[in-house]
Amino acid sequence: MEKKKITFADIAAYTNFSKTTISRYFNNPDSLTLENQEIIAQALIDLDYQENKLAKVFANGKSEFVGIIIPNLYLHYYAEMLNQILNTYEKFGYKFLVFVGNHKKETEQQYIHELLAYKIEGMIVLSHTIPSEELASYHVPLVVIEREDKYVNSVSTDNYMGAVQGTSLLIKNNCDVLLHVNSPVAENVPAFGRIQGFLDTCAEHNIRHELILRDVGHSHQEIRKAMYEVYQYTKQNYPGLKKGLFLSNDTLANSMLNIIFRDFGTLPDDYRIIGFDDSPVADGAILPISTVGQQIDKIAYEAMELLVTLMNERKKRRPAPQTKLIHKNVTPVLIRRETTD
Amino acid sequence: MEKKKITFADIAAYTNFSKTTISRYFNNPDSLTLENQEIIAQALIDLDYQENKLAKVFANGKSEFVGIIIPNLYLHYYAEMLNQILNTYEKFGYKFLVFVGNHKKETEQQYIHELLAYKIEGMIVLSHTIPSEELASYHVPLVVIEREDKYVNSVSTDNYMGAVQGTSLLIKNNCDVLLHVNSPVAENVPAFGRIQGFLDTCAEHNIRHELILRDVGHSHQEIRKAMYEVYQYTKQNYPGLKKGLFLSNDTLANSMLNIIFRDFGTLPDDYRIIGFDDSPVADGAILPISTVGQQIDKIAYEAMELLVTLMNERKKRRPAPQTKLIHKNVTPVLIRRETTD
DNA sequence: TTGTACGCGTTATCAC
DNA sequence: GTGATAACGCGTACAA
Repeated sequence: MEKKKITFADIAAYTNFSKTTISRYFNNPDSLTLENQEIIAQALIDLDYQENKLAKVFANGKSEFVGIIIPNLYLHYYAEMLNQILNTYEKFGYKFLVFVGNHKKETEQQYIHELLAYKIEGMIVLSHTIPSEELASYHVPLVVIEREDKYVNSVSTDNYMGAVQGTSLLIKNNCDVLLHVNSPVAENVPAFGRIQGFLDTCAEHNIRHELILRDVGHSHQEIRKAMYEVYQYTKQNYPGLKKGLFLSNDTLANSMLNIIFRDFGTLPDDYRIIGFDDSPVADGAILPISTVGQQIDKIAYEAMELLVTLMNERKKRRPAPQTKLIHKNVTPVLIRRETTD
Repeated sequence: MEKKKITFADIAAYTNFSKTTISRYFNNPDSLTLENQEIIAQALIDLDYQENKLAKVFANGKSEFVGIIIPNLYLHYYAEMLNQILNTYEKFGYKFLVFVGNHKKETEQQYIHELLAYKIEGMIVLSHTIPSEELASYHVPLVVIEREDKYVNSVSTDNYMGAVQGTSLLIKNNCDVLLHVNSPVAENVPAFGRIQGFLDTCAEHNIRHELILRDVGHSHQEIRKAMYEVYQYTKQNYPGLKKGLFLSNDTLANSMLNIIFRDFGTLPDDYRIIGFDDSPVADGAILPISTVGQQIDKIAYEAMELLVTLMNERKKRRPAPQTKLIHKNVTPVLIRRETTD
């Protein structure tokens, strides 16, 4: 039943070659005569050989494993990012060991140790709980995505430019007052650029505006409640003005749109809405929502490409220590749909 | 810079024990005196030892790897299922090697070979491209989720019961005619239960009904177009009747609701809607959508629990060959929100 | 072009 | 309670 595994030794015995020759067949086939290649190829079939990469890894130290620490897969942004990262297997050949951190620092630290024990060649971190200084201390080729990155390499959306684009569109839509709704976010994380970009653009155009920072919670119910309050606030404080609402993500934008739409049966002329992310909820809304689209595929690819470079450097005889950190930015694209003109 | 790795040999030399004793410290600490345990513990700190699980796996054959083949992460259902599976690490300790198949059969076959080469102890398959007979031929502990499962173990939602619950609710809502919109789906996949459950319940209650099977495409635009046509069809063919719409998933339900809501500015009394899945789009819709909630956490847990049983059996001296396949069902829960009474 | 011999870091099997 | 030694399956100098 449980057929014993075929090894190079078995193939060697079967073909009257040495193990070395069998090894060469896999790693440097051209060094064998065509004739002998065929003999071995046939033997593999006859014996039903299954390669053992673990043994290979163990012997040469190249695991071809990349570890991933991701906060959750509930948010479409993370799910899609993971998807795009996993898809780079076709291009780079690295396998991925994935851990979901659930925003718990100690759990994530434990996961990192586990990953290190499996001799991962590199790591991609999307979680926020562990400071980049600590991440750097693991001395593993490392790229973080869309988070604080003072001591590590990173790839992020150009949040500032995204906010500039979104804000500018609202201004072009002749809004009288602009409101940006966001969570309180630290200045050292990329997402802060959304706030700064909004403020700078408003200042530059000398337009009336307000920044609304508040924790909105995670459940739809909490979000609805928060957006309802914001909506009432805008109604009371800016009556008769055309209000441009720039929400920090599409889920908020969708919730806000729903509240307004239910109030008027349509999106009235004195409200314009733009979200951020281009998640499916934006396109599937009662009115397809204009949004700042993150180029998740590009970010994932850039991150892996950068990581592969680092990992290759590490494999060299005398690896050049990385002298300066690399921080890549990917420009988002404005997606105009029906909540703006 | 690149500090050379500490091995059991180094620790042994440092503590004047043998490698065997160091190994025992990790695997059977109680067999050492407390005193000696402390000596070794201190040595680990002094030398900054990092364990090498790859070597461990190589030596004892237990990789603690489980392979996952998942079609995509675009659908919330798959993303959340992967999330829940990954979270079982806390409970069972198995690490996951994840591949996204993108619905391509040959790609997925290649991924399976790759997984096998890494000596995975078991595999969870959510993809549909590879027939269960072929999956079974790999002779690896295997559980599939929500797919054709004639020759393999499986865990699925009780789609039939879900459809019965959803359909019954529409009947209780005094609908005059019931419509079920679905894609053409093979009879041997669990999702077919949604159709059968709908038909049986309608027949049992002797209520007027219609089954609408059509491919709706994948983009929101295609879905909107398809739902618009279905909506027009219902309007024309069942005027004056209260229509109960049972959509095969929440994305369709959301799109349908949006179309109706935009037509009337509300959900009129002669339409009732229910979806399937309980994905976020249902709760975030213009009116929170009633739906049949899949218990993704339970499904994931049951699948891993079953897989762990199989893997443990395999590890025994004389593994008992599995005589009969196990097919588990998880009953979905009806979630009543605002698109039904 | 092919073979020999050893190393990778741990566990398993015997001894003591 | 502890140690010596042989696996595990493959890669890789070095030799032929």
